[in-house]
Amino acid sequence: MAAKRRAQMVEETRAKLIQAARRAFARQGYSAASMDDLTAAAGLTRGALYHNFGDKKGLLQAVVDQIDGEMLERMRAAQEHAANQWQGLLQESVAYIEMALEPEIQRIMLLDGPAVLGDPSQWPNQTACLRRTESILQGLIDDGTLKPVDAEAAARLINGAALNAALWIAAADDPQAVLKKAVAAFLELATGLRR
Amino acid sequence: MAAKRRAQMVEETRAKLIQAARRAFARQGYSAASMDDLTAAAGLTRGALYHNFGDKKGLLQAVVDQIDGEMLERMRAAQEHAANQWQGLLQESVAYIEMALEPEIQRIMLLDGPAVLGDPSQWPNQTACLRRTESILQGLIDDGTLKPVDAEAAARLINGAALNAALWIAAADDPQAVLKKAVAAFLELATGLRR
DNA sequence: TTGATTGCATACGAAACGTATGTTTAGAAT
DNA sequence: ATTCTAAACATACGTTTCGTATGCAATCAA
Repeated sequence: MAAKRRAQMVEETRAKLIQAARRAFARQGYSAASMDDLTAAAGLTRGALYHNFGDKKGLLQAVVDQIDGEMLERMRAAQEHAANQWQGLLQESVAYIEMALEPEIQRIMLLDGPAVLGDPSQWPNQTACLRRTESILQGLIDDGTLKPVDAEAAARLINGAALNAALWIAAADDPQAVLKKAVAAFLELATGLRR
Repeated sequence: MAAKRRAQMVEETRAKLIQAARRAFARQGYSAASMDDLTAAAGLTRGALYHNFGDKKGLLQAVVDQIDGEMLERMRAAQEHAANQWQGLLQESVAYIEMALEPEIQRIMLLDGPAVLGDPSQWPNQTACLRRTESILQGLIDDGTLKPVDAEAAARLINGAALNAALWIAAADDPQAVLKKAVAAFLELATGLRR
């Protein structure tokens, strides 16, 4: 077995802990997840945890950052092949709604995350995600496609609507049927921004 | 001292506990609030708490129900003197945004509540509040003011947008200025539902 | 080679929740 | 009027969990 570099081993440890935390937080929720169980599942102990992440909140923050990055990437992919900017924006929003259907994202990003870490719009990546939406909106405002509203305000409203739609869908008996209704209503609502 | 009826005394202790819990949950957050301190502040002990509410979650549920009722009442009041149904709906939504500026409502209803009790749309009163919005929307759809979208979907989107706007405003440096921008954008967005 | 620092495990103390067990008091039944 | 039952609340205890302090091994510097 080749001797691994030190920094590489640290990264492995961090990755294993984050991985275990994702599962534990998603399945049991943040507060019910035990650090002992969680680290044991990763083949480590709480010592590794406190050494690498400081405390339980720090671990959640790391998990949130990782998922946030994945979500941002998926939104970019969803918008990639859109016919125009406006369509791209809508497709991103729909992708956001669909992602929020996944229990892991629901629980960690939409429920426990805000409660433990505070306002999501202060998170580093979340702002990146939001700034993307905002800059697209600003472009559409500048070229006259949209009404001259405040771009950040519009971005937050759209995100909020999508987020709530996702929560609704996830709790529904028939998620697929509800998804269709939600997306339809969302697309209509969004036209309110058009000139 | 007149001997109080039994049921009346029980109501008093429940009210005292809920009152103390509102303050503790709002100031320290749900998980950081100690049941010992909380009950002591109410002049009681944990015995009264577990007898009346079962567990910590039960107490939060009672607090949430109380605040929910107050919010519903305030929304009704905001809509009371509107010129028409559409204006009433908008005024209700603006009132919602403004209420969510209060730290108590933010912390308990928007952050800890969903994280601990699950999807807010399943709460008894929250559905009442939502059903109100929904029924107003349905009326406006039926009389041709609005596009024929799904009323529940639209209600949830509008609520979600308002909620996120509120979170944004509350975290802003200049809440009043941001409030104006948010309300302006919200009113524009809402026109997307009009025929 | 030796000393120092990093990475992680183990041991410990404090706090909090829920339960189990009293104790008092209001009403019912006789 | 007396006795009995059960509700309303207090107190004591056990379990769990978090965070810290300490210890040990491996790696890198000198």
